[in-house]
Amino acid sequence: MPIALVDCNNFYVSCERVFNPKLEGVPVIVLSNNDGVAVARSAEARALGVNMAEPWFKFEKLAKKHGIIALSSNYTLYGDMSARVMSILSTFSPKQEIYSIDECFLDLEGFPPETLVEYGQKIRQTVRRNVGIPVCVGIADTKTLAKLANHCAKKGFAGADGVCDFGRGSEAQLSKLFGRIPVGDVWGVGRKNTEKLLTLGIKTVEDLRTANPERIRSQFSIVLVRTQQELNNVPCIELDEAGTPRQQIMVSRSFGATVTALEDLSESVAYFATTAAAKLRQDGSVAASVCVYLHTNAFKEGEPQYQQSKIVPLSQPSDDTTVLVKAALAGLKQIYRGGFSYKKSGVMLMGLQPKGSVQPTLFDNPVEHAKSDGLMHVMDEINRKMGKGSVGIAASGVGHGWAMRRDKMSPNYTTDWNELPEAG
DNA sequence: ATGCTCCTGCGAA
DNA sequence: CTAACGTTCGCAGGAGCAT
Repeated sequence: MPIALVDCNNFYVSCERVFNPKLEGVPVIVLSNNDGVAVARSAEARALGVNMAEPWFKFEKLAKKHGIIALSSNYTLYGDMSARVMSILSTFSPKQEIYSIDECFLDLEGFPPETLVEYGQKIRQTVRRNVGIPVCVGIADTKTLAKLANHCAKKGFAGADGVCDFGRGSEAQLSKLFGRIPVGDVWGVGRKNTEKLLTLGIKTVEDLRTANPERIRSQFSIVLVRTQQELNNVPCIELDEAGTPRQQIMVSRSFGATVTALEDLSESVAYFATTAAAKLRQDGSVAASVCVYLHTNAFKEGEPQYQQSKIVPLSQPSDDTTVLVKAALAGLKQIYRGGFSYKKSGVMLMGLQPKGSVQPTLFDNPVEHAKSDGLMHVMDEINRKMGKGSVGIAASGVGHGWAMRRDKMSPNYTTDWNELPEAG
């Protein structure tokens, strides 16, 4: 029952390189929203010592010194490139689980075992040729092992050239290999668990694989026991094809500058609620309640801190932007306190259910419903055709003084004609 | 005891 | 010149509450 995990190399950097060949062979990093921290690094940047999630201001000097090119993240571009990659990958298996923006699992059940490495190479070549993105392929009998095989493919372990199939290795070879991999590299073993495992003398993948399961269960959780079983070739985590609908939708941002006025916060919250509502309708769901929260800058230790959240239940589940914005603003008004410098706010839609499953109440007015659905549909269509943010509701404002910093943006090469660079 | 909801912590990308 | 530290999602498990 082999499974492949296909993962794009330095995905955001690779996307930028497809459209700007000057970025090839030089150190490049992509920064998070607000140009806060590094979220993708080219191999060259990694070699210079730039760490993942490292704040930009901490390595800006190093970047200057070595000519590291830093770019703001361009999620419109990455989302579009991801869709192209996933579409190609879907042709390589009847069953695909899109796990994140840059990786997916493919079910390789029934493929001749001795041909899988070759098949992996074909996958790599096809994606590279058709979209320009380099990928690596890990193959094994469980998702956790496929992730680990991918890790080995990326690092070139065991002579891997972008593809690693654990099914080709003997028990003894795998034991030896696992003995060299730190336990923290395993999918599902994070920082906290790594620290704790180390104190128990469990340092490598092999240590975890062969540890006493009862000990793992009592010291940790059922989750880590499942991880351990998967390392022993026992599948515990199913391939999730359908993409089960989300249970909550969150939209939040740090502000480019701090904000104090309720009016400005209201604009941001209305904007986030509008974005969240569009996602909700995209999913074909309705929300039962809206949670709004705000936060001062926790990193500024000298300043007065305040954070608060408020859940606003709706009289009935809804996907109507005006209803959701109204609820979010009502919640914000209740938790807002003057005299603080706010750095972040957010809107969460909770209690999501499929739209069709909701029972209309006695007080429900079908005519009002149809009117609202029509308006929301028109809004979504215009924003789809003209670009996100073309139409919203007045409460979102137009100035966006709270908008995030993105000083180093590359153009939207694939989704906006107006941003194509001049030829020559 | 049992079953809920709410909240926090953790992990992942 | 200074100040500057991401976002979105699911799951487990404990607390608190009601039955």
